[in-house]
Amino acid sequence: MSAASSLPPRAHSGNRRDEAARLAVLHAADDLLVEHGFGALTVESIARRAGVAKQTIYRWWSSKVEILLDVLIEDSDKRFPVPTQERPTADDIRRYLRAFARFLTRDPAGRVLLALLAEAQHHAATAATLHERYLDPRRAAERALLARATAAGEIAPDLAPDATMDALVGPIVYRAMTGSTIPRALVDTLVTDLLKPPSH
Amino acid sequence: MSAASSLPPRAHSGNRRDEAARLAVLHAADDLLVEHGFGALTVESIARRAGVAKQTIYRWWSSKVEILLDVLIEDSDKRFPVPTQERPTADDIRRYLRAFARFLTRDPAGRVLLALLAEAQHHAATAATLHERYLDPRRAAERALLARATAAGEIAPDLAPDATMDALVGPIVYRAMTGSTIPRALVDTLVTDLLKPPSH
Amino acid sequence: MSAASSLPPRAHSGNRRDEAARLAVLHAADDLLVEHGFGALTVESIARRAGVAKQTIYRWWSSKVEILLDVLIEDSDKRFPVPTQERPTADDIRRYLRAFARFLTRDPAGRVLLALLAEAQHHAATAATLHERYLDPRRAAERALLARATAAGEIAPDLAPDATMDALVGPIVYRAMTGSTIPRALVDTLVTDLLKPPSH
Amino acid sequence: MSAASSLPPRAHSGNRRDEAARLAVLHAADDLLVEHGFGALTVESIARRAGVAKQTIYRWWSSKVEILLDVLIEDSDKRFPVPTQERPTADDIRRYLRAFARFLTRDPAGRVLLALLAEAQHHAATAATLHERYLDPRRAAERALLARATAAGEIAPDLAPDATMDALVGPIVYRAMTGSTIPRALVDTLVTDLLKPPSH
DNA sequence: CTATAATCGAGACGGTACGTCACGTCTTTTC
DNA sequence: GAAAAGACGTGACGTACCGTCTCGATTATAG
Repeated sequence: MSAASSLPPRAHSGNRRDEAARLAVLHAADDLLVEHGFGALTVESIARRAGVAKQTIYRWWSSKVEILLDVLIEDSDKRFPVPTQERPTADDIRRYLRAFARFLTRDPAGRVLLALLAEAQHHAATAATLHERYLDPRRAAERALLARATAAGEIAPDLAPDATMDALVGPIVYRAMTGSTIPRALVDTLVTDLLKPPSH
Repeated sequence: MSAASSLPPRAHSGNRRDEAARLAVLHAADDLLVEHGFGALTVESIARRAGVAKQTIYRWWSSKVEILLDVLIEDSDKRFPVPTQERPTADDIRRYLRAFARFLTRDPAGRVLLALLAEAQHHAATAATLHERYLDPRRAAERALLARATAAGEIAPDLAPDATMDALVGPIVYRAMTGSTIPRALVDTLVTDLLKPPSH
Repeated sequence: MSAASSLPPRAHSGNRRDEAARLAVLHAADDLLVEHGFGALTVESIARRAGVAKQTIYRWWSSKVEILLDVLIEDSDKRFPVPTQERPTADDIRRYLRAFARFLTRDPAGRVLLALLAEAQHHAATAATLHERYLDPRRAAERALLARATAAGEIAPDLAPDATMDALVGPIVYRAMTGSTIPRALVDTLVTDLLKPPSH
Repeated sequence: MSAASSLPPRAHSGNRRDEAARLAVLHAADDLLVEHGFGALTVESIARRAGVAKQTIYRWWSSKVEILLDVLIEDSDKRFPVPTQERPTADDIRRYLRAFARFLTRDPAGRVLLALLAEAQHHAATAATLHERYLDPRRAAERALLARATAAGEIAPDLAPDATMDALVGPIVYRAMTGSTIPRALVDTLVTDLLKPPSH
């Protein structure tokens, strides 16, 4: 996500979509976000940096938010996939949350998620797309994770699945948003207190 | 925070700062944020709505973020002040968190906080001011609240004070940001599980 | 120079400079100057009148002075070209000066020259461009005219060519600037007295 | 007209008009015109430079043009008064024109006249005041001068008095406006050719 | 010997225009 | 057809002055 943008002019690809242009745009968007922040991320600056015409961007993406969503989706499944074990334990969930915390605070793509969550506060349309393409699918997988762990008797949360996930994820996101680190103890305590291994 | 902006031309106040203009700007900013969202909130639109010259805004505020901070600070102490009892109980803290949840999801000024938290993701300078003028002072009061409750033997949190507060506040903010409601059970469970009345 | 500005939205011309926009700007500038004077001639008003974006003006002209210079240059060669006869007579020169007087006092484009001469008193940069693009080229042609007439034995001015031209042109410009008419007798007397047909 | 503006704050003068403030304004206007040109001459810059409140300027002058007119009138009678001899000769007139030429090209106050003539092209109101307070009174005196010289048999101009004066003055003004010097020969030739000593 | 009244400096105010930036749309030309 | 190039109308940015308007301090004259 950061190879120096190809400056020698790429050859046109004729009448099919140009994969090189697509990647150049995604990389440029990510790089600019990390280097100069969302405020400096304009369609014109992406086009400039990617060596691509503005029209090429508008042909394939309806806004810079869609570009960032593409970046986010491509990256976040690699960095912290939702666990898929048949019988997940509280420990698996703890590891997942730690990966999420690491992603948010250390990975450039984590900045993308924070930027999109932020932008969703500013524009209803962004909120809608972010839910549809990212938050809702992930949440569905997370709910399934909790369901399998509960069914397996590994955890016994008091709250409904969504509320449980928000109680776990919320503090991580909030600390990332306010510029704090996320100490191990925080994740550990949340998992211990909220997922409550069943007393047998 | 929404009375129709005074349309009969205000009389100039001469040499001193014009309090009517100051209020008109704060109200206009708040109204526009609620009505059309942060994306449509421009200095020009605030000036138009407030019946005020752009220069008057720039004379007193360095950006629209500072205007919103003024709105937020003036309002949020009224709506959910940090409790000041000598010996606060877990119940007092629960009530405080519920007031916060109500503020975020129902009060126009709550939108202001979400918008500023969001904007802080986009601009480092916004993050700095938001911390300095709002988050840090409130957090200091909240830390003191936890310290008094702990000293009084009413609660016994496992985590450090800041982490405890983030664990309580994070889920509320996150649900507000993702457009969810905040059920009573969520706040109750967080308080019960994280503040742990001491076993005697 | 005054056809009502095309109000139905012009079609963009894409990649190349839009000639219709160029003409709309020149006409708008000229019309506004004549109708409301130089004081009311702002880039914004030109843009409004021409139905053109401000940026389009700034893309092609560095100031409203350059716009007026374009208007002046395009027009003044049509209205009173410097005579090009091989052997010009004093009468040819008199006719030329009368055309100039008519241009200054009756032609809208004449207002443009007066405005630019005026603006040149206010800004050194304007003075430089006005000389370079208008006054100097015209003066060169006028010097050549005098030279040919002198060589042909038609006139015998006492003064150097530049001073002669200024002595002829100065009174015309000055009367135009002070709002006076320019009587035939004035031009006739200047030509007679200053160009002195040679005694044979 | 250029003594360094009094920087130590002047004492108020109480009830009466403050002569020191009046002079500070006139000097500041003249200095700024000479140093930075008419374009940089704003009421605010004059007030700043003169150490005077804007309101003080607006109390006594209706515009910066009126300020400059005050400067011009105070100065130009000193530098090149219209000759008042009973029987003026062509030589007296030549000396007067040379003083005028020197005033325009060398004297700071000469810049003021050129600036006002220029501004008169931009605003009709300026043209009116300039005529009324400066050009017309001077021209009346000049007409009288020509009349006395003609009556005395010293000159015999072909043209009407106004046209004669414009024929003499026009070239001088025009050369000053176009940044040229005014050679002695030009003035001499104009006087000789246009005032025509009567043949006896 | 006080009031009173006009002047002064300061500067806030509602405006208009400045020149710049990015938006999203459009067209032309090249591959 | 897709792509690079870039002109176009739109509209917000933050700044400079405009001319008007209080203010509080200052000071000569009138009661």
